[in-house]
Amino acid sequence: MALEEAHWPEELFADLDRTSPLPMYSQVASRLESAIRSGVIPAGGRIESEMAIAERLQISRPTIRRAIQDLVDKGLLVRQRGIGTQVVQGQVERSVELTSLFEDLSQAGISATTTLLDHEVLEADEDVAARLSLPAGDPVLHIRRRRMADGVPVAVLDNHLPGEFADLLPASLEGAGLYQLLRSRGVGIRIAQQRIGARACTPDEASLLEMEPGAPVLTMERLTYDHTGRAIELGRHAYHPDRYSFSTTLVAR
Amino acid sequence: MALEEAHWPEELFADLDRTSPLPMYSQVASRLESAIRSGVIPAGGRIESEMAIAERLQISRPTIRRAIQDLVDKGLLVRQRGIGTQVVQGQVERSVELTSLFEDLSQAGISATTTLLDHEVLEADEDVAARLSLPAGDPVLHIRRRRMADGVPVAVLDNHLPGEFADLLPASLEGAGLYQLLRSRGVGIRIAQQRIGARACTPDEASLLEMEPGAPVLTMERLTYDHTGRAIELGRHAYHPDRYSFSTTLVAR
DNA sequence: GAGTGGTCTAGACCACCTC
DNA sequence: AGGTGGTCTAGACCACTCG
Repeated sequence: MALEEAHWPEELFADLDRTSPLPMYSQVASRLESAIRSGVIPAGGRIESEMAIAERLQISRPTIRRAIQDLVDKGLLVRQRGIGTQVVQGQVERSVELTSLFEDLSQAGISATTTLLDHEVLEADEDVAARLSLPAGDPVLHIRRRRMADGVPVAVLDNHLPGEFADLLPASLEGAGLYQLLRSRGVGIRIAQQRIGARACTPDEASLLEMEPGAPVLTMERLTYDHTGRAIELGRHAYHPDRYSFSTTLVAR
Repeated sequence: MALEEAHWPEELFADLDRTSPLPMYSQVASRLESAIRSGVIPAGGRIESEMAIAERLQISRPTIRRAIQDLVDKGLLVRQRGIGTQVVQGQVERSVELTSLFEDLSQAGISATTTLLDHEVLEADEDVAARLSLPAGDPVLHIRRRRMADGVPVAVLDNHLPGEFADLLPASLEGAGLYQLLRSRGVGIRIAQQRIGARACTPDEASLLEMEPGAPVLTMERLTYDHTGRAIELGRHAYHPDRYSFSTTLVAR
């Protein structure tokens, strides 16, 4: 079985910029990725060897290697020692990144709207306090929102945040994603732990999501940490399963 | 706020072996990981700088850096330029790896048993053929299994594989995980695309999982590829939501 | 200014695969 | 034998944070 070696158009790496703030490995990876996603490098096709690319672009092998590794981690490429690097067969879905539902929907070109159902400062009960690494009884902001996509209800979102975020304006919560607001306050989300499950919806959720009472909902509990490793937000979400699902790409190391 | 700098016990890196087939970065990472998980390096604590570790262990900085990066990718550590590297606050769950349910359960010390419900060679319909990158009508192996944990039904597993796997013995499918069997045939799973959702169970699933008809099930559809990027297996699974859920850790790049 | 992580270089040796 | 990716080294310069 002959493995086709792709011949790349000259322009592919024409606009690499060594003075750009974007690292070279990132520039190389993004150009490779778009070549793969657009089919310029066909599925199953082999790409040039690390050494060849390094020499062609006049960039050191470790830098090229890092660019390729990033795409391997994304599930776009596959490497075999002694063989080479190939594009994965089959269409590759875009994997779930560390973004909010709001951003997911906007990116897909769907108009997302949010209704704020609750906005209150409570004393943290033991469970919430422990998850947020706070003393029990500390003030926490609790918000509850309903998210619609193209006018159809998609999810009910419950969130708890440390008390210092109590000044998040209700109005702003209806116009933007939570992560977007946090980012504009200089809080960068870095790590999230998720648990995804299912259960029957509550009567409350049934009416908010326009479902039959007792119908299934997809649930997600997410605990997010900022760049310092501090717990920032505890989310408990319920999704209408006909209108939302989670996609991921796993790569063995 | 004072960041405690952890002082590591002398023995932590005592048994590094340069002649081992395990790479040095992997040895360093696993020792660091166990020190973190066991609390020897406390949550929120800072670890030594890359340079310091490199000098102490007489290993080059890029190698140390890779070890640390692996733990950052796992969500155990957080780095800030100009500051240092800290352990993430809060208990870190073990994230979902590219393993089968069978292995997940075994690792948790739960006795998993499997009942084979179906084992047949079919002609691939258009949908299955397209997903497996086969021509429609090609023979495919379809298997259906029920998985129990400690005597309680947990999931119903439907799988389609290319015809060449038709000789997988029914008996062996009851005694081991599918991925385990494939691995023993020299087929290594490398990449998987998953979609997780929810729906009401079918009457069939209700009786197999011992649920009320119409009760919610958690569903997972998984398409796996081997190390050459070829589609190996299409799985459609239904889980009892009170007895199973999916955990992941996401890390922003 | 000193220390940190982020990037990049130019080599080296090895295990593995194909021819 | 020659080419591939996997690992490792010993430097370098930079941006950033802190005292």
